[in-house]
Amino acid sequence: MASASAAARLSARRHRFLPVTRGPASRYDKRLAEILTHATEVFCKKGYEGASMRDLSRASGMSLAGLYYYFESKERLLYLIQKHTFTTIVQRLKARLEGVSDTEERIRIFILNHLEYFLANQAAMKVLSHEAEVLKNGFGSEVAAIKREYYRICVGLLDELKRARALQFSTRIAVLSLFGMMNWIYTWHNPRVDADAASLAGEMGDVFLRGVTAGGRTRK
Amino acid sequence: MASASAAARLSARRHRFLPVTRGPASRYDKRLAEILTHATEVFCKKGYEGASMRDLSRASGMSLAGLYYYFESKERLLYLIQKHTFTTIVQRLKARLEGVSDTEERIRIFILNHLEYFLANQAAMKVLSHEAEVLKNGFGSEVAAIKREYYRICVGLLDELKRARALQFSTRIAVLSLFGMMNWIYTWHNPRVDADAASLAGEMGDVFLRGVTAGGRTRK
DNA sequence: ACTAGGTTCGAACGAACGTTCGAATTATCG
DNA sequence: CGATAATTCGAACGTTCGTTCGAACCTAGT
Repeated sequence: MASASAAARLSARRHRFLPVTRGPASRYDKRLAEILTHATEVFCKKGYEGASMRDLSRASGMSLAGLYYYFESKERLLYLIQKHTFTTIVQRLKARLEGVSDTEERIRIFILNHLEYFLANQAAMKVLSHEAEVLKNGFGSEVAAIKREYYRICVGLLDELKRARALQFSTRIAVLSLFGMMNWIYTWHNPRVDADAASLAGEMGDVFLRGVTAGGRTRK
Repeated sequence: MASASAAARLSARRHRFLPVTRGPASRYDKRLAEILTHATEVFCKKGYEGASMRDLSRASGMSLAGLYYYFESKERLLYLIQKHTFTTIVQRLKARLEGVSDTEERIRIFILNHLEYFLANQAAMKVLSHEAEVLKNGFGSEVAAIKREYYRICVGLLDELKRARALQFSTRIAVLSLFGMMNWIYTWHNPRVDADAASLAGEMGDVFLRGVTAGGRTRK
């Protein structure tokens, strides 16, 4: 009771659940973004459970208690990171698909968008891929909804291809195989050895599209 | 000092580092295997860091202290699980490849072996895939060595295919894409919805082999 | 300069963590 | 059965965990 009323007295900004109105990013917004960036790096390196609030405090140069001014729990911090990352990648994809009508080109755009964002934000995407199941019911379902939307876009693209070329394959398995190829990247990509996103997207696009498009079986 | 001499007095069996001589599995071996199975399930469900020794104690029906009779640390327990799982899958692969000379068939065997073992031991393989980086230098390097051997076998198979058919593609990216397709399975496979290992291996084999084999680019 | 509110921090909370130890229990075998 | 070794356990160790609280600091507006 006492703590509830005390919480009610808190600034309306603390732990707000909705983004503020558009405009110049406030001090609060900038600091929160910084913290999210540092936290992403730490989660990437040590995993969500393995990273302690004290690790995050050290990485972001803010006191342990100070962090709680920006988010109310470690779990919500992970939620903020995942939500932001996923929302951004979906937004970019939609913008890039706009106006492109060729089916195969649209699939190549999907792959390129995914890999480009993946490699440019490796830490965030690893946290997204690797810590996909740790969010509990409340937070988890919201991220899962964005994930489902992203997945459905890819299903739509492949169904389009199937119809246009009268192909036969399991869309579900094709989509999930494609995601596997792309998401696995976080386990092996080395910027000093491996090519850039465009090359990788080209190669993976070749393998995947030929594999899904080509005529009969290769089996004897 | 005192503790060191005390440790020296312990049974030679405790925390032994080498497998015992062949023969009927002793009580010790059977109990250890049980614990490993239960621990695998818990690691799979909660992650390595997220699973506490008390969770493992509850799952295996043995007291917290009792567990330490079978392994000296939580990290070594993970090592035992990973080592055993990886060793088994490599052994089975070698046995299945023996005597098969057709290049494409050998690749299909690789895929089938991987997926069959993956689906039959989902928990263990998830722990293998998902907790690949948490083992520290001592334990990690030994598991990494088996992993490298497994990886090299796959590289060998693909190089064989490239030479036999005079193909041009990056072996590294092809192999890692294939591993991505296969390993990602632990994030989506649902035994009530999805086909069995043989069907999945067939479909993935088709996509991958056609993708890697087929002639020119599909790009315009 | 004064005030009000936004921001940060040191110190501490209880809970849970991995691990240890010596005693108690159970199996093995002469 | 008695003795020796293998196995199990309750209780506790010291540490670290996520989180909270009230006071202090800083900044903007008057």
